[in-house]
Amino acid sequence: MQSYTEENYLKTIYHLAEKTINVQTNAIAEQMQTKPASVTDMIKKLADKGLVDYIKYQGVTLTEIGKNTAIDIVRKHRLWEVFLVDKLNFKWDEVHDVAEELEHIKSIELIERLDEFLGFPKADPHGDPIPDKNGRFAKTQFIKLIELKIGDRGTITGVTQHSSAFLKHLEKLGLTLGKQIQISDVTDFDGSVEIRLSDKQVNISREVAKHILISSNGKN
Amino acid sequence: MQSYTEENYLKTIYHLAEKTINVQTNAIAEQMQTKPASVTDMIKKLADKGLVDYIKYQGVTLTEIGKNTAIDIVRKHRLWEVFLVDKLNFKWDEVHDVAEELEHIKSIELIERLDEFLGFPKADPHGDPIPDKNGRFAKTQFIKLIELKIGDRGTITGVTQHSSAFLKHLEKLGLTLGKQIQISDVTDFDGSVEIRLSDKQVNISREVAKHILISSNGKN
DNA sequence: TTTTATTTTTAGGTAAATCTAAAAATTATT
DNA sequence: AATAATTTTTAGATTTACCTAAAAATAAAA
Ligand SMILES: [Mn+2]
Ligand SMILES: [Mn+2]
Ligand SMILES: [Mn+2]
Ligand SMILES: [Mn+2]
Repeated sequence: MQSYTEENYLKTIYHLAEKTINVQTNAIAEQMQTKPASVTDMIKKLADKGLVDYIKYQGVTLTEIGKNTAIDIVRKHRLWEVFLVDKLNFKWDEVHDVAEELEHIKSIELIERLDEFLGFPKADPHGDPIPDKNGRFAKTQFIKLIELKIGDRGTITGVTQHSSAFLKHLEKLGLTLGKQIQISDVTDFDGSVEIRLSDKQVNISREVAKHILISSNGKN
Repeated sequence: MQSYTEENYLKTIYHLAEKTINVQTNAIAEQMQTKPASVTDMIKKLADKGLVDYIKYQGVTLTEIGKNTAIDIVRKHRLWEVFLVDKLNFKWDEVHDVAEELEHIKSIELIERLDEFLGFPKADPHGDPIPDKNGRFAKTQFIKLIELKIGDRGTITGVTQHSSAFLKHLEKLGLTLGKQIQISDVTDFDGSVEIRLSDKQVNISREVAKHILISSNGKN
C-alpha cells in the first residue's frame, strides 16, 4: 500500500515519462513543487519498494508495478473529474484540485461502481483517455492545433494544459471539446491563429494554439 | 486548516461528547485506536488552535469553532454515505470505511453540490441526521427498541452500531430502516425480544435490541 | 484517612516527509 | 582536456504523529 505522497510521486513520474525516457530528479521536483533533495529521498524509497528503477545521477523509470499503480491513480483522477462535471455540474476548469484529492481514496469497489454509474466513460472533461480497470486505454494520437495549415478542418478533442486560467479562456472563446473548427488564417507576425467556428471567428495566440488537441477530419 | 488526523480527533470528541460532558483522554484513545499519551499530545495541539477547551486531568470539551468543524465532518461523512448507497448501490454495511476517507476531502463547493445532487437528504443510511450547511439538524429523539413493552408498535429509524457484522445481521432478519414492527414477546430468561414484522416473526438478542432505534407510533 | 487502582501526563525516542547547505557527479563550454 | 555550469546526492535538521516507560494526579477501596 502506498501513501498519498508516494502515489503523487508515481503519477508525476508517469506523466513526465510520456516526454522523456529517463525522468530527472529536477523535473520531478519542479512538478511536485518540492526540492531535489526531497525527490532523491523519495526515489530511494520507491526503488526499495520496487516501484521504480533507479541509477544514481541517471534518473528513474517506472517498473511494471509502478506503472500500473500510476495508471490506476490516473484512472481514478479522470473518473472523478467526469463525476464532478457530469453529475455535479462543475465546469471543466474547476475539477482538477478536487480530483487531485479524490484520486487517493482507496477502494477498488468504489471506483468500479463509479465507473459503471458514469456509463464507463472513455475520456475525461479535458479529452484525456480513461484507462479501464485493467489499465488499458487507447493512445490518443491527436494533432496539436498549432500544426494545422490554413484551410485544415478538425474537431477539438483535448487540451494539454489544465490550468483554470487557460480553460476559462477557451470557454470564453467557445473553444470547447467537440467543437468543429477550421483554420482560416495564421498571422506571420506573431504566429497567432484565426479559427472559424460554426457561428463565429476567433483569434488565438500561438501559445494557446500549442495546447489544443485536434482530431483532424479532412484536409482543406 | 486541519489535518486529516486533527479532523478525526475532533469528530471522535464530538461523538463522545454526546454521552459525557467532559471527554476523557482514555475514551478518545480507545475510540481512535491509539495510546493515551498520543491523545494528550493532540489535545494540547487542538487546545493551542482554539478547537478544544482543556484542563489537565479533567478532559476536553469542544469550543464553538471545534464543534462546528466536527459537525461539518459529520455532515460530509453522512452525505457521502447517502451517495454510496443511493447512487452507487452499496449496502448500508459497506459504506462506513470509504466515507471515513471521503469525509476529509476539502471543498465546500463539492459538498454543497453533492447535497443538492442527492436531493438534500435529512438522514444517512443508518438513520443518523445530516446537518445542513449551517450545521443545523433536528436532534432525533428516538427510543431504543429494548425500552419498548410487549404490544408496542413502531418504525425502525436508526441504529447505534455501525459495524458490518451487526448491520448484515439486521439485514438478514429483515430489520431495515422504515420497517414497521410490533413487540410480541420479551423473554424473561435472556431478555431476548420477539418482533412481529408485516410478513414474519423474528427473535433478536437483548444486545441487538439495544442498538436499534424506533420512532414509536402508538402504544399497544 | 491511608492505601490501592486507575487515569493522565511527561520524558525521551522513532519514522515519514520535508527542508537548507554543502559536496560530488555529470554535462556543457571554452 | 581543462574549466565552468548544471544536476544530483549527502549530511544534518525540522515537523507531525506516533510510540514505550515511568512519574504524577485523581478516584476508589479498605
Ligand atoms: Mn494527488
Ligand atoms: Mn483531466
Ligand atoms: Mn476519518
Ligand atoms: Mn452512518
